[in-house]
Amino acid sequence: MGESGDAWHTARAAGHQDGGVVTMDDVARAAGVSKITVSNVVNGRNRVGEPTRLRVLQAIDELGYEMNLAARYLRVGRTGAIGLLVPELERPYFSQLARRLADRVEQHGMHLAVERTGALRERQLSSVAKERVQLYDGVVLSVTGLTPDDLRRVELGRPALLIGEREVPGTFDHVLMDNVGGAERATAHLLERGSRCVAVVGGAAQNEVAEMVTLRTQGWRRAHEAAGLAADPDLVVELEALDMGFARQAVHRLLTERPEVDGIVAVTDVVAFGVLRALADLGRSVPGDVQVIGFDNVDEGEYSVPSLSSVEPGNDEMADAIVELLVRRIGATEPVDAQVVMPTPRLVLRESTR
Amino acid sequence: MGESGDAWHTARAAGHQDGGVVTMDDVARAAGVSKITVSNVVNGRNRVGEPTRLRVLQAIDELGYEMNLAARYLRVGRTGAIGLLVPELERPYFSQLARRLADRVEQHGMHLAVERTGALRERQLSSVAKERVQLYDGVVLSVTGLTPDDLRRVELGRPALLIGEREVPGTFDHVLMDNVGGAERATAHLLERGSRCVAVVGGAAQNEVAEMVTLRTQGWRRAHEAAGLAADPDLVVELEALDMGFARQAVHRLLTERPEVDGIVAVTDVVAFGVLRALADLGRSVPGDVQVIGFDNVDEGEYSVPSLSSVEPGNDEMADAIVELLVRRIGATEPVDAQVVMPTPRLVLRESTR
DNA sequence: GTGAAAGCGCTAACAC
DNA sequence: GTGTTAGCGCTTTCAC
Repeated sequence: MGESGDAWHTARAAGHQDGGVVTMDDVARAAGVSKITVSNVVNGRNRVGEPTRLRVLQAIDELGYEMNLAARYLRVGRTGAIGLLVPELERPYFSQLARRLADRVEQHGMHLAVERTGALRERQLSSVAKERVQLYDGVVLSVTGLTPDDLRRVELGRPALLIGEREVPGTFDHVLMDNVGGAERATAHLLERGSRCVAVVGGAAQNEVAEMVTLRTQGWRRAHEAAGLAADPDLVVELEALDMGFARQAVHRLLTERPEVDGIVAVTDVVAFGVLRALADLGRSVPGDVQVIGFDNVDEGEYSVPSLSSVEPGNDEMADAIVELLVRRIGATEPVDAQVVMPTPRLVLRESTR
Repeated sequence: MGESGDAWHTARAAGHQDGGVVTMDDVARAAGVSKITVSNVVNGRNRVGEPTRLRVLQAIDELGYEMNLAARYLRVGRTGAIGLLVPELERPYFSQLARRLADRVEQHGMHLAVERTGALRERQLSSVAKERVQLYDGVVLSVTGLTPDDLRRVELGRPALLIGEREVPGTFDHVLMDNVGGAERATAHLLERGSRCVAVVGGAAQNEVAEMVTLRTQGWRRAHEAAGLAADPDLVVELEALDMGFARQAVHRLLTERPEVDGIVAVTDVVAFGVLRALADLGRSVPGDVQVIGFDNVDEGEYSVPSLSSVEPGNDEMADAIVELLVRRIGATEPVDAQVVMPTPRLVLRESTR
């Protein structure tokens, strides 16, 4: 990189003598046409004669011309990029969601960029977040822990779609999973297969905010009701954070205090991996002594020891819907009204349940 | 979102009567100043009197003005964003790298966006890749499987830094891990702790291209040489892809053909998880019957069953170096010469080794 | 401390 | 088929 730093922003990288940036004008001059013709060639608009096209193409090649996207964006208002904003980049659920979305977005000739918002409410809403979002034609926003009121204030100034735990009042397209139903189904399965004392690890004792954790705990509760059993509040194990380490510790404590626990609904697959780890520490067999089921159906579940039964919330359908809805909104010339999509979850049964 | 689709690009979202976008001019008019003054206020340039500043601020607030980043970018040439381009979003190594980089990039007042290039050579080099990169002030490019010749052709037109398996001739800042040294150390450890037949799963039989896999295999070989042992080529287990599923299958086959294997160097931690899974399938105890060690020191290694010993390649140091070098290059006014950073790897010993 | 003019590189609209 | 004109929203001189 034999050039001055600022030159990066005003001049092309080497390969050619003249240090200036190569613009459409330069190409036009070299090809003996006007810059609009160059524009037409570059964008494949077919109102240009073949010989001219060739000359332009050659000039582009010789000069190493490259379009300035900022300029084009300023003009056209499209970057061709969709942003995915998630609280954490390294949660498997999000990175696998990103993969699913990237595949689909690319099929629409656009591309996906993933950014981290951090879990803090402020950062999800801040004007910082708002600013950075400007470089995208549309935004997929994973909201966690926002109150409905917060959500109403989310105004990104461009097509946006929410993914998150619960429904949002109007205005936004929203793709969500059936947290309650999925957890209910999972819990019911453990009960059916003979577990008599089923804890929910990563659950929420309080019922206040409709967060993912709360909803899944609610599903656990409902399954008990439906089976005519009491849902013992002491079996709701709260976690400082939904990671393996905390889950592991918590299960150590849980099984000391309540050794009769013979079933565990983990609030996420990642939590479930921590649970499995703890049960291995304690010498409890899975699913013999304790059945375990997770939620999210993350790829890794297939290869854990034992492999993990989980709630598949409809990840592919959700990804389909997300991209379809967003693209529709980006391309729309008419106002489109907000849609809510929530696939039906199903259980994926592997070795960790009987 | 009660507006027409295209309006998204030419008009602000609702909240105000007039459907037009709010520009600096509008703010200027409302505040009774010129737009340059507004610009000065917005950018905190202090050549503006306090009363004026307040009036401008109020106008901004009332009109809900928001800066157009495309326009600014066109002028200034900076977006404040750094791009991380990786072949896959869901590989734990990359998402954890992304987390490390995001932390550090944000401390510099910029933000990180992650994009997927796909593993194909063409996509890593294509003008598509080149184009999308334009919206970033600097780019971290993870190159896998590119020949030195390919790399010489990588020309992104802006500050860039490579992360990847091997050194690159000149021109690029390059942060890399010591693949050979790390794998050698890992293998040596297994040999020291009594393994007599150590396979490398995910290795490469051929020695041609200096890919990550080849280099780590080479480390395995060197450790044998250093110990005065023969490195049996049949113990190099190639994998169709470095994922748990293939690793698991491969180990099933390996242990059928070579039941005497009592040590496995997995070429990545993810592969190691598949190896652990296979050993559990086969009823081999770890580390009793077979020792296992991975590479990358991914977070999950701490919680697998058994927890995974691994080569820590210096992830934090690498992240430090990456951001530091890139920011330096972005901010530079003088030409800066390319640097190569390669931390010394160390072993993290957990339950999977003796 | 504030403003006027010029222009970043591109494309939409309308000529010819 | 091709060119001309105008302008997207911002900042960088350089005046006052």
